Amino acid sequence: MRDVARLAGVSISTVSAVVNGNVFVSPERKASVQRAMAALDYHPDAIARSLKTGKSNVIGIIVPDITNAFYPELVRGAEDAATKAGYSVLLCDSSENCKNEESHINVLFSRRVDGILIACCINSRAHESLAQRRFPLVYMDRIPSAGAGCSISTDNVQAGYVATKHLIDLDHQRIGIVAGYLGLSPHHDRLEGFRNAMQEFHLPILDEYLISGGIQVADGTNAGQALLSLQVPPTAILASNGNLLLGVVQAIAERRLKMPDHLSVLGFDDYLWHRFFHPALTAVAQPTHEMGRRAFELLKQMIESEPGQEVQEKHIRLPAELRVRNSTGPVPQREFRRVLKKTRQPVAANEK
Amino acid sequence: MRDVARLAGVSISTVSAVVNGNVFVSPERKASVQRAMAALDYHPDAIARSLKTGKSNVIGIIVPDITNAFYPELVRGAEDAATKAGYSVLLCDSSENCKNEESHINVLFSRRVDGILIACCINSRAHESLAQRRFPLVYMDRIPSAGAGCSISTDNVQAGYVATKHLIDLDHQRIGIVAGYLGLSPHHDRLEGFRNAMQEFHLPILDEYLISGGIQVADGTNAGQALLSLQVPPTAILASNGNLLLGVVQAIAERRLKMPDHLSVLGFDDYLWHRFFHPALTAVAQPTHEMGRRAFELLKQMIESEPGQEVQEKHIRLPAELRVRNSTGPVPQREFRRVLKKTRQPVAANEK
DNA sequence: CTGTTAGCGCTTTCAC
DNA sequence: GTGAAAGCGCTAACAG
Repeated sequence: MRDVARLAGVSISTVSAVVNGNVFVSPERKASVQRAMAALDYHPDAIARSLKTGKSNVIGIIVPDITNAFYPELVRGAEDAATKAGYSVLLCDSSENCKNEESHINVLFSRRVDGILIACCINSRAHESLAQRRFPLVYMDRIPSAGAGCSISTDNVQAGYVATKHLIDLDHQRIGIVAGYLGLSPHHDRLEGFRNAMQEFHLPILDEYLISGGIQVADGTNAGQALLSLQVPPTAILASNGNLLLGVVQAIAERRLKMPDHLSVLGFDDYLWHRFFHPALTAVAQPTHEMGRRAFELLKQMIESEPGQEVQEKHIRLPAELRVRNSTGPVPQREFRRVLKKTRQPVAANEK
Repeated sequence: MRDVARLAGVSISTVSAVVNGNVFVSPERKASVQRAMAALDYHPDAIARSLKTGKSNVIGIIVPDITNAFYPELVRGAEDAATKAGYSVLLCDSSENCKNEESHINVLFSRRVDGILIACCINSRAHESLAQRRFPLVYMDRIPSAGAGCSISTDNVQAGYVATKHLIDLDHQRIGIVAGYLGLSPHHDRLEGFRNAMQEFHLPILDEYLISGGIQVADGTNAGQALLSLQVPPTAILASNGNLLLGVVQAIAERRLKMPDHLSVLGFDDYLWHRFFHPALTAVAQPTHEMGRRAFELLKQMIESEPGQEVQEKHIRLPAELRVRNSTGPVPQREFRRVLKKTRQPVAANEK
């Protein structure tokens, strides 16, 4: 910068003025400065600027696992918005591990990020170190119950309701749910939506139809197998995320059962490949990209708010969208049911 | 830091010494400094440090589209390694657009990243601004032909060979390939591997069996439809990436054809869901996570090499791994072929 | 071993 | 409108 100033025959502050463009500089000087910058291949040093201004224009994003297809979409939404607003993104992956999450938070702190977007990991203690300090922070997707502060997620209660309602509309009554890990708000909320719908239509929620615990494919397979082994198996299964859905589909395939003839299946999260399965999988789609975008926008507000008028606690809930495809259908007729149960049954006269 | 020093009753440089741990400090002083740091909730300012040392300990990663399942894995590998080595990652998404890529490079430059890992976009001009400056840079996956400098990718020629060989071993002779965009090194190389294998076994490479152009799902569907509409369609199809594979599978489903009975299909890139398709999809897996990790390690070497002994140009090629599942099988027998062609044929006596 | 000091490259008053 | 100068928080000589 000094060199640029010297080459252009002006002072350092003039160079600064043309770089930032906030102070008026006479056109001819401006031009000569720009020529000098080009000649020297000058790139303003954002680090020095940050040191001076106390603002880095960098935000941190922490996700539990970027290889889980939900997060790339979310990150993309946030990153697009951030880039547009002149912010850069430090990406951190916590591997679903609190210790990592905590150390990432400390690193982000040290790097003086202006704010943090976080999809926290199970048992996260992020709020302890962050929310308490009134540090700009937005929770995405997974909202810790303890944590104060701003958050954004799909309205998972509604999502759970919509999914269940779809099945109920198809006349299903025995609906199983592979509910995931209930310590995580999305799964907890989806189950609540499921309960709401079932109760609204006076359908019983059987203990053995509700399986919770893990959130991986294998957990879905196990849960699916358990559900299908029941004396009276459900006629429809709801899977609380994309991996569990894959697992359930696997369990069904292992038994050579067909969707939706033998039973209906649907899941939360709609990924590209869902529509290429056979049958194409019905799913509840989240507005993931939008969630990322709005998460950033909320964070930006918090960052740029004047000390006096902070954004008050804000919890955005976005609507989910049911995408009906071919893995859900009417309740299986008698003959299919028999196949499903793998038990002989007396032929009932007037089965609905 | 000044406050910490004051509280601990030592000088600033002593605080710096205990923070960095490179100079010996007497235990009691060290303890009192640490107490003061804790009391003041002191986090060393990485920005100021960077300004002083001229090293940011941040790298940039640029990918064309983080929502393409290949990249999260790659980024994860790099990020894991970077975190372990004390580096942070600025993630940039170019949206497969050169203008974005260029502006990201400029931002990363301004932020004084120590190096850049890039999976460049189509028609990238990244090398113009970067490689020429001898700036630490590693190309990942997509290697520009013009670009000098270090690179890492799967050995895609070998990958193409292995995939084709698998089909040839199954006695396929009429093999179609949905080759993707040949301006991108992975696709170009896979096609080369395909050619090598075909030539080695004296199999003809028919123009109408080779379809190139796009790399999206729709391109795969179109290509698949074209291939299946041929008078004499191929008995096996190779898809050059995960999206094209999805598209091909779709085209096959539209015709109510079954894999591998009617024709065999396999693709490059092996994603989680491939094994949950029916039949489970044969695929050539890339060591994506490892690629990311080693890309970072290579970059780190470049960053930390002494001005005298720079790392010379290095091109790492990692082996791909064929994962045989159920979408590939023997050449269809006569009756299937007839279904495939949708044309009547005289019954040949001794068809193999 | 510890303290003093001079900047890293920039922004930002404040005189001119 | 433009330049001089102070200082953001830290590190690394260097002197003690």
